[in-house]
Amino acid sequence: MSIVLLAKDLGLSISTVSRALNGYDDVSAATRERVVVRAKEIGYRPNPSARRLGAGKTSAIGVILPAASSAGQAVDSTYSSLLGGVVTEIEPAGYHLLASMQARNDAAREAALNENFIRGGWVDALLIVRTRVHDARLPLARAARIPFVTYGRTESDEPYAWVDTDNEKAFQLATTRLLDLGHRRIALINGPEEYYFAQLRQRGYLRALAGRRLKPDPGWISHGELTEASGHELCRSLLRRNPAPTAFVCATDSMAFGAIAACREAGLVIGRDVSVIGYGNTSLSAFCDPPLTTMEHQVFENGRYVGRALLQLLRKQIKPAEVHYLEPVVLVPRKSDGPAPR
Amino acid sequence: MSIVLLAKDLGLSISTVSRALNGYDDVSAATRERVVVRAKEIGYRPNPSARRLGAGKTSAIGVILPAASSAGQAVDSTYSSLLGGVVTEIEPAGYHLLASMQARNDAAREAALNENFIRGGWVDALLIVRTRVHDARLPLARAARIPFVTYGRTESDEPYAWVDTDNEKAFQLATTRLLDLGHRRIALINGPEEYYFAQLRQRGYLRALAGRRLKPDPGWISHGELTEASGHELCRSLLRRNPAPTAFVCATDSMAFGAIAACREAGLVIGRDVSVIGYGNTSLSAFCDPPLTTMEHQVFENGRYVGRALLQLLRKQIKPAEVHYLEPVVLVPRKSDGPAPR
DNA sequence: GAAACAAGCAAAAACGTTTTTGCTCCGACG
DNA sequence: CGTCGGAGCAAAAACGTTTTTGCTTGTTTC
Repeated sequence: MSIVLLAKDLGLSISTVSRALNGYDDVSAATRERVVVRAKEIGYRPNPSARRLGAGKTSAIGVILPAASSAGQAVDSTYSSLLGGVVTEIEPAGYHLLASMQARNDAAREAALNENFIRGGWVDALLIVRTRVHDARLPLARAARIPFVTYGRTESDEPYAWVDTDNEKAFQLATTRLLDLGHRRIALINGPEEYYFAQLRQRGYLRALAGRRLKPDPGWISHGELTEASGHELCRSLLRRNPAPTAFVCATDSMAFGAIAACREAGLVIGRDVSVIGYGNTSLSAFCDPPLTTMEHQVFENGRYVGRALLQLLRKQIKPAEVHYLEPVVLVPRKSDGPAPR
Repeated sequence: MSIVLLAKDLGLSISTVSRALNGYDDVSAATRERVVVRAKEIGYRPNPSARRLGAGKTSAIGVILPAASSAGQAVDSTYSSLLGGVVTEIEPAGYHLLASMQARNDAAREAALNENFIRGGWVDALLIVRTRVHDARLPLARAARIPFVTYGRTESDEPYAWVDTDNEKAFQLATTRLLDLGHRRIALINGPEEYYFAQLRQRGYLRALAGRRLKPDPGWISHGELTEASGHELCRSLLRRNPAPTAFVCATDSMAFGAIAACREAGLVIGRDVSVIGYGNTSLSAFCDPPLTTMEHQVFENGRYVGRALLQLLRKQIKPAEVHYLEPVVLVPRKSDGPAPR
């Protein structure tokens, strides 16, 4: 009964106190001031649950995180930064981040969890990360009439709000760079096909080859998890091919590190015998040996953008179709690539 | 009015429906069954906000994440796994994770945020990570009478629930290993002093030296952020000393990678001229060159332990003083260390 | 056979806000 | 001078649950 006490203390009605604190203009400036001051003195904090019920809003923004495990650490570190950016923006506006998590290797349970989370009335808006080519979360969010922003694009008939990196351009750029260095046998070590970013990256890779009228060899395109172990394994089997690739474009820095390890085991010198390009500009990439040529990815800043977009959607200041931010891509040249060997 | 409709549909009172769904035993098995079945048919979902207000519980567990930025990526990746473990345990019990974030470099704002988050009635329990030597969040949580578990220990007069890795033993082990390899000039590249784990690691380091009756040189103990850049810088200035250390024990794998880069720049061969040991067994550490000798850290599993402890505390099945889990430590020997050079 | 008791359900209060509606007073306007 | 309108506040409804209390009905107990 906290607001009741405050109202009694002030000799005002509950409604006036409420409206004063929420900045409505049908309460005089003098009264508002008096209420605000006294509330602070008394240490009054509106009960979030009551406020939620009353207003029909949760002041929470939901995110379904990719399943994490000890095995998948590296995969998810990106999202720490992303969420950091999001929270930086939404917290001053009074919103909190409510996290759910995907079930591991269990499609049925995952669907149930998503359904529960999205339709359960837990959150006012949704951040959808790790978008798949066909992502079931979009129709769910739409059915629940809940605004959302995706980080990464997806197949969709209707317009939707998204923030993404220019994956296609990035991989076109990287592949072209290798072509310019004289490489002709360039392999793509890509992420899981189900994710849309993998499609886009492959498209960029193919476009670069097409730009030189080169026919891509399907055997040089491989898919795996975004881990060192997977990059290592994929690279090893690619190197067994005859002729072997002289260059590798990798979906993440982690995969690139795995690929580098595989090349090294094969007795190849990175940057001379073989070229490797990563993606993400992990803090490590500048410190490894040789320093990794990679593509920059402003995850934290993208998170801030996402946060701002969510707030604007919640305030109806913008329509989903108007939120389309494609982060331009920057290639960070270092020492892990070089001219193609004869 | 959802439960109202359901009650009408069933020809029962609201209270009976509520109690049936919540498994109270003053409703007959037949009625309960009827209610549960019909609720599922109709697609009834209790409104979380109303439920929270009614029951006085939020079904949310809060966590204040360390500030993340593009600069600090590597630092926070650990917490993805930790939270993954926590969510794995609490989600099936109907709890969600509500994340707040520390303000960056702004003690006053951080205190205000913490206060708001902890006392604001947002959550039923708290997970406190990145514990400092003296951590202001504990008294806050205690004052708010909110159960909590810390990940990492801290100075406290009263008993509290904690889960931690045996940092002290870990660094004692690592340092002893280097001593056994003949090293006598061993440097410690530690994390920020304000964190309790840094104190513990230093203690372990000192204890190992004391075990051999060696007097520690304070100049060989350095503190910095848990990043490659910081490890790089600290190692560089340590190498400028005369005589220079022949071995480095680092607070994280990231710092170790930075240190390795610095050694390499100084023309030293890792594992021969100089030894480096990391901490955390990052997925990368097995794939870099040379593979990093490091200490294993089961972050995901610890997260699960934390999640279970939180649930038990919420159900009052256990007292805070009974939650003391010290993860035993395992050294993973690889190739980044070797016998001391003559 | 009456009193005590238990099972099973209903009625109503409580949770602490927001929002809608209504009332009063005062100045402006014709 | 009477009416209209707006400013400023109060009263009450609404939000959708949980929890407490109370009321039947039927069964046991002495």
